[in-house]
Parts: sequence; structure tokens; C-alpha cells
Amino acid sequence: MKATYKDVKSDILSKITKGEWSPGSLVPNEVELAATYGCARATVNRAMRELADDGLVERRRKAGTRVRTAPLRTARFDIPLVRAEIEGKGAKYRYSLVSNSVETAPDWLRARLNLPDQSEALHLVCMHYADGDPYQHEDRWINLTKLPQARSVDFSESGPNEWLVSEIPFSDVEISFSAGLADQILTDYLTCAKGDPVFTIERSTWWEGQAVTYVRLTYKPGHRLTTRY
Amino acid sequence: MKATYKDVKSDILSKITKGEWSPGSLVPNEVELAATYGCARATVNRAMRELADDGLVERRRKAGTRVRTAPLRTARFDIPLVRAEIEGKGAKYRYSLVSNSVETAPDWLRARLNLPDQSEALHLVCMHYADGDPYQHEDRWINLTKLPQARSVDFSESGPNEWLVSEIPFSDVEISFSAGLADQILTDYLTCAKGDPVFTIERSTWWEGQAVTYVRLTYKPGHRLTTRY
DNA sequence: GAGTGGTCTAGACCACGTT
DNA sequence: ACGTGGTCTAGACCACTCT
Repeated sequence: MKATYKDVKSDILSKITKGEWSPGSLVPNEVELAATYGCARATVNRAMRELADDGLVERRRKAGTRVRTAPLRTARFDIPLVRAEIEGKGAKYRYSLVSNSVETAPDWLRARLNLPDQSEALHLVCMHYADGDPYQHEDRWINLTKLPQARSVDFSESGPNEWLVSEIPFSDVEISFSAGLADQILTDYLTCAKGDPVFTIERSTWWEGQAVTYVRLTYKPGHRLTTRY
Repeated sequence: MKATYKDVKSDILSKITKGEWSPGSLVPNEVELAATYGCARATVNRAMRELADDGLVERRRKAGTRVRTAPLRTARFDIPLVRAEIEGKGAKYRYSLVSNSVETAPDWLRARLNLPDQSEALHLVCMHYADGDPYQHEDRWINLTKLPQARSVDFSESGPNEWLVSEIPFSDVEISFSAGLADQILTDYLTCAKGDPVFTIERSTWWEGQAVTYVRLTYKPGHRLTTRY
């Protein structure tokens, strides 16, 4: 008969969704709840903490716990490696390196990644195919000051992303989604028409305070990024 | 000198990011860690559990805890009410109702929301402005079978979203991002050119297994959705 | 000042999955 | 079978923050 934290969590969740505890209302405190459910306060605490993490309730010391008026609507997207993304759809993945060159970082890149003057960067352009059809165009810059070993890596067989995840255990990331237009170059790679709307992901990655890489991923027209919560 | 779960978490985090514990390697078990940090096992457990939630380590009973080879790259986006989104940028929010009508749900909507034949839906078109400039176009359908009370709500002063969040405490949501082109109608509302790329969010919401609403939010050209993690 | 959540402890038992 | 994480307990003290 002892309630687990999952029991408590789901029971309280249903009280909220069914309107028994209306938005903005005060929830009984942990000691009372522990008594009603016949469990330890720590158990209630865990349930409530998770509900707070999920954005359903708001907790403040002394003030107590309230049902959120507007539940936090946070969407979580998994950003898998392209390979996993494609193979996950049951399609055959193919990678191709378009170009690979060491360049002085252009101004816009230096500004974005906060790089010093005259920084060298490795500029890679790659294509990812699903069942032979163009799927994603990758335009990547790697900061050679931070990752000099990238200079001698062979990217002809597998993409820079796969190398990077094995090289950098964890990092700060800024990711941004937007809509763009296919220009002349993209139309060739993605086999679409000029002016087609394309979904674009830009990602900048830092490690120990220094920029590691910036990448712009452009998907073929019609791509959707979908999630549930 | 007793370590808190945050101490443990951040220390382990740094061990991972600094490469001391390399990707794929096995982490000491909870009892050993509790001994090294001089704290209770529950404290270590909480730290490790959060690291697992954050996608940095992978835990399996008996097999132990391993540093993830490819850290889960999940991005979390807050999807606030447009009002909050705009006011959060320090801009003045203005709402305007464009049209409001009861219609028989078109086929594409019935398919998407799994509605029966001849369902009635409330069709709302609204605009959201930031400092007087068009910010977001909202094209919304509300299932009147599930929410008949929507029929008599006045949406002329505040948007349907604000009414919905107060009416529905929690629900299942499918959200999807894509890139589209501004058509003739959108150009008028968003004051942009025909063929401009526009960022689009589509969201379908269910409550207790039944469809509640479908909305397509179209942002003015140039809009970005950005987050860090 | 006092009430609430936040956290820690030491110990216990359970559940799962590898062996 | 056994080792690991998963969870619960009963009690304690602390840290906010509202009044």
C-alpha cells in the first residue's frame, strides 16, 4: 500500500489535468502529502521536484507549491548524428566530402566565434544522402587554434561530426533554427529549385571557453523537425 | 568537508569534460564514489541520476555507469506564449483578431487531428505585433466537439492561446518546425515579399485522447529560434 | 520568527541484467 | 548467483522568504 514516488507523481498529475487542483491553487505541503499517501516526505519531495522540473508546478520555500497557471511549454529535440537520423528512418546513409581547405577565418566567423585576428580555420563542406537522395548539406568550420589535430584528419570517409564527438566529450552549444532560401550552390547539392525554402540549423560549439566549431546544416526542402511532449 | 550532490555532480562533470574519464569508460560504482567524496550513497545517486538525465552518462544495473560516447545532443526550447516572448524582448505586445468563424473541419484537419466526419471547428486567424511591427501570424483551429465552450468566448481582446492554457491544464503535444514560403495572404499580414522564407511552427494538442486544437504559427522573415545547452 | 521546501544520512530492501 | 543501480525510510538540519 506504500506509494512510490511514481505513484505520487502520477496521482498528483491526474489531479492537475483533471482540474481537481486548478491552475494557481496551492498544493498541500510535503508533510501533509506524505501523510495522505502514507510514505516518507522524501518520496513526496522527489515526485514534486520532478513535477516542478516538468514545469507543472512551481515551488517556493515558505510560499509552498502552486499549480502553474501556464504550464511551461518546453520542447525537447534530440539532435542526433545525421547518420543515426537517416539510419533511424530505415534509409541507407551515404557521406561525401565536397571540399576541405585551410583558410583564414572570415570576419563573420571570427565575430560569431570570438576568434582573434588571422585565425586559421578548417573549412569543410559535406553532403549526407539518404537512400541516394540528398538529405543534408553541411558547411563546417573548425577552429584550428583549438583543435590543431583536425588538420591531419582524413574526412573523406566519415563526417567531421563523428570525429568531433569522439574528440570532445562535452561542450557548450548554441543552436539556432531558421528558414532560408536555397541559393545557386545549394540547389546543385540538394537538387532543388532556386528560391525553395530550406530549413537550417546553425550550431556553435565551445569547449573550455574557446570556440571549437561552427556548422550550418541545411536540409532538403520539405524537411520537418518534429517532437512530442 | 561533506560534499553536496552538486559538488559531486560538477566534479564528475569536469572529470568528463577534461577527458580524465574518457568516453565509453566505466565509472566507479556508487559505493566507491560515496567513499571518495565522503558522502552518503544517496547523494552520489542523485548526482549521477542528473548526469544521466542530462545525457552525459549511461547507467545500467549490474553493468554500471559509463561515460556516453556521443553525448546526447538534446536541445530544449521554451515555447512561451507569444505575449511573453515579445514582452521578454522588451517590446510592446499588441494582439489583433483577424477572423473568427465556425466551419466544418476540412479534410486535412480531420486527418491530422483524427476527427470524425462533419466535425465542427472554430477557425481563428490572429496577428501578434511587437512594437507595432508584425511578429507572428496565427492560424488556429479548435475542435468544438471537445471544447464547445470555445464557441462563446470573445477572442477579440486576447488570443486563443491565453484562453486555452487557462482552460487546459496539461495535454499531449506534437510540435514541428519547418521552413515555408510566404504566400500572398501572409505577405499582407507580415508585410514581407511573396516568396520570402518564413519559419513555421505547427502544433497539435490532445487532451484525454481527443484533439483539442491545431495551430500554425508563422513568424516574420528572419526569425530565429535559439537556445543553449 | 516561523513555515516551507532543499538536502543529507545511514541503513535497508528491491529490481534488473550480466554472468 | 551476484553486483549494480533504483528506491524508500525516519529523522535531521539548513536555507530561503514571507509576514
